[in-house]
Amino acid sequence: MDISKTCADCSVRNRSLCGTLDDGELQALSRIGHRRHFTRGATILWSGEPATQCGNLLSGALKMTASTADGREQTVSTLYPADFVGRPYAEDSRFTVTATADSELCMFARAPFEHLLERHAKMERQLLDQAFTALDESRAQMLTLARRSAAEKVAGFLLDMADRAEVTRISPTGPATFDLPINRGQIADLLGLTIETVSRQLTKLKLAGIIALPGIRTITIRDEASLRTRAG
Amino acid sequence: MDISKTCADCSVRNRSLCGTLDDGELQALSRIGHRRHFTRGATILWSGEPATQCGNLLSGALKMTASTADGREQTVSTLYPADFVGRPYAEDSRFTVTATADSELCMFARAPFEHLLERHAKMERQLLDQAFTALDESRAQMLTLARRSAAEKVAGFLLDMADRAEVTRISPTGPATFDLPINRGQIADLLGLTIETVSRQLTKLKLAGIIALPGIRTITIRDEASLRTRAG
DNA sequence: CGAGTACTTGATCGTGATCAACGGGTGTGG
DNA sequence: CCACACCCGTTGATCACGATCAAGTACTCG
Repeated sequence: MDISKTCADCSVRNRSLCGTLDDGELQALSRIGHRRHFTRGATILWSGEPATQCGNLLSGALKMTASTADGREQTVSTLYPADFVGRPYAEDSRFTVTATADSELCMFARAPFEHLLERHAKMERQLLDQAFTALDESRAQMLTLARRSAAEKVAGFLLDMADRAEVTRISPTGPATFDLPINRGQIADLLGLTIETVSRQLTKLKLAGIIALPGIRTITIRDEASLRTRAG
Repeated sequence: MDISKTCADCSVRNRSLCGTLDDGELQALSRIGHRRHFTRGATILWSGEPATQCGNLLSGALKMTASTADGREQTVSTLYPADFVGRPYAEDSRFTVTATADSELCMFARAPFEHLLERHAKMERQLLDQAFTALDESRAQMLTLARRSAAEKVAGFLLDMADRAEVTRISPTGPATFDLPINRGQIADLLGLTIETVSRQLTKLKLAGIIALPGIRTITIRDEASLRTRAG
């Protein structure tokens, strides 16, 4: 298989780390990389295990989770196409990475990838910027987890998802409708709540006329201003 | 003032970013850096304001906090000597950085510092590693904030502080005694609790004979095994 | 000595977890 | 084709943890 052709065709070519490379550099990268497919539910990295691989997400979605010894779980990051997966410069991964949808990754062994980073300053700078952005997001989420109420968490989550999702509207200013990519349990894991609390908050918003739930995973935002008020 | 001499004398010379530089490079760095002193309570960066400065902490301690619009606050990071402060590659700081003790920083304007980073790959790699480490810590803390009980948070906090603090023991295996560098309110901010809950958890541990509180900010760990059990 | 700050303790309240039951949709095997 | 199991989501009842409100103590500083 001609991998360099694959790189040229890559769906995240201009958004991921590789976007900083010229054609020659890309050849070098494609020599150490390979595509791998993970079905929904499959685990890419295990918490506490040696993390010998890293890579870029091409399609699908991943979650990164942390767990207590007795099994309580918290999602600490959600990864979308073009996001980088893994932890250069550390032997072990402290978190578990799992596919929440069928996903394709472009993966590299960590050692040669680190070596490549050293020789491509632009790529390293891009990775540094991505790491700082992830750090800002993670810290913002700490505020939500520790200090916001369940109502605020769910309202904020819906606004975030509406931003990210493909939204359809019956008129340009009309109510926005979109599909949630995850189920109630995964929302609870993300917000530090239980399934029951997420469900109750959604029905509360529905009864208040702020959202509608035309399908089990479909959300219509009928009153965005109120939703923003409730997001705190 | 001969700044290069100051660099040579710097207390964090071998632990911070600058540790990667040779004498010539250090001269270049010292030309754009200057020392600044902040008294306890002073603010180094304001959330939402342009962040034109970054730097290394030389002595003292800082906290980084996030706040909701209505004033609820959460400490998202604690910074100690040799830690890097600021956010390269972004116009604004999303968090407020405050001195929790009288502190000295070695500060740089962001633009020339970024320029310097580009020309010193080792320093950039060191910063990348620090950013990934901070990211791991932040994500581990998300689990604590979202899923651990007040008792687990306080027990875990005491173990962390004992690791970091200068501990004195009456005998090599005897109980460890150390001073907390922060007051109850700051512990509460860090753990996502209230002052009252922190205080109650400490007295509960005292009544159980697991710790002693010889002074208001002094902790003696009398039964580390039990404390670890309670940390979950 | 009085004011102010930090901490502790007590009483009560409310949010969200927990336990439990039930409904709807889907896929499987007899 | 239908009976059944299973998963997911909703709803109800109750409980417990930690927040809130309130009072009081110990220490420091002017």
